[in-house]
Amino acid sequence: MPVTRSDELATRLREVGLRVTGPRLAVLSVLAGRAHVDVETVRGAVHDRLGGVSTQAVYDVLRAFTVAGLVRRIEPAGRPALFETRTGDNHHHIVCRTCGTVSDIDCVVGAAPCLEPSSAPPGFLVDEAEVTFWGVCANCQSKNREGIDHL
Amino acid sequence: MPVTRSDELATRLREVGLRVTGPRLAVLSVLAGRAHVDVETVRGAVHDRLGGVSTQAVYDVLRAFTVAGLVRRIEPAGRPALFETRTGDNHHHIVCRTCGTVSDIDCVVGAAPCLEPSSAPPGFLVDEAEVTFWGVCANCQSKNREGIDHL
DNA sequence: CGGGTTTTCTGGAACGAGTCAAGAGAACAC
DNA sequence: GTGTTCTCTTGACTCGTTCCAGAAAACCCG
Repeated sequence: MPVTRSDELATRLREVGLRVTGPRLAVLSVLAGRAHVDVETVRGAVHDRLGGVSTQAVYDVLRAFTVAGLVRRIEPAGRPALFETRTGDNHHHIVCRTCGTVSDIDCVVGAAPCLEPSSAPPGFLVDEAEVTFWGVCANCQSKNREGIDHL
Repeated sequence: MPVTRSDELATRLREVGLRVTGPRLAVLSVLAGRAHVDVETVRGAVHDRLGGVSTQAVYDVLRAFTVAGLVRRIEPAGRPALFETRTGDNHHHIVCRTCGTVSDIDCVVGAAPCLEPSSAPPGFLVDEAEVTFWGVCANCQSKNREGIDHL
């Protein structure tokens, strides 16, 4: 059962001027249920729910959502893109170097761009400060300690 | 003529325990001459200098350099990876959304990770705070104004 | 300085993520 | 309903990057 009712999702779509279709409702519902999802996971979940979708449709839907501001696309270096429904608050992310898990970090400062560059090139118009924290999560740290003698 | 003398570059390689080879010297010299370089540019420049290199060699060399801490790899979302020789000072980057040009921004705070997450998951060991500023550079702003009636 | 070991480089195939293109098929406006 | 416009399907394709096997070069040691 979707976390959010389907007519509510449909309304959200119409509000931003997007047509309501099966794949779109399904994608939105999947995204509403989890914090950070990659394309393949979306495709899988939507496929199960609808009994088939093309990869292309998933990419198209996600792009439309991103342009409409319904979802935010994040792309940690070297990893496939992730999508999240938490938008507009310019929060940040913390990524585990080992397992790739991404968590949200509330913005230290208030509104976007939330940080000012100390010495931007003249005339540069900054609209966003993206902060990514990198490290190793508790889970991977303990796994690493266990597995150290297998190497 | 390279910005840095070739025996000096060779010394730098040996210092970090890397063998000295033609491709490595050439790559290091190319990187030393510019702030942010993508793989294709490196390959082109090295090819001209040496009369031929495989793409693979360039990737291998850059990976070895990155692991050794000789260069830093940055990967702005949706763009091919860039390499820079300025390492160890945890400075940040500002990227133009239109032309993709990357410039350095001095770190606001002192040492890495230079920013502390306000609410990291318990046990998470943060080692780096990566900050990327996004916007439009002066150049692209004026080009956009000129070209607006062609659209 | 020559021989053996280790590492690096070459060439070519392969991969994953993402995009492009043309047409069939739905959603909406009237 | 009907026509227009947008969306989805299928399938080929690009791009950045990696994997593989073998040839070649750099280093270490006697």
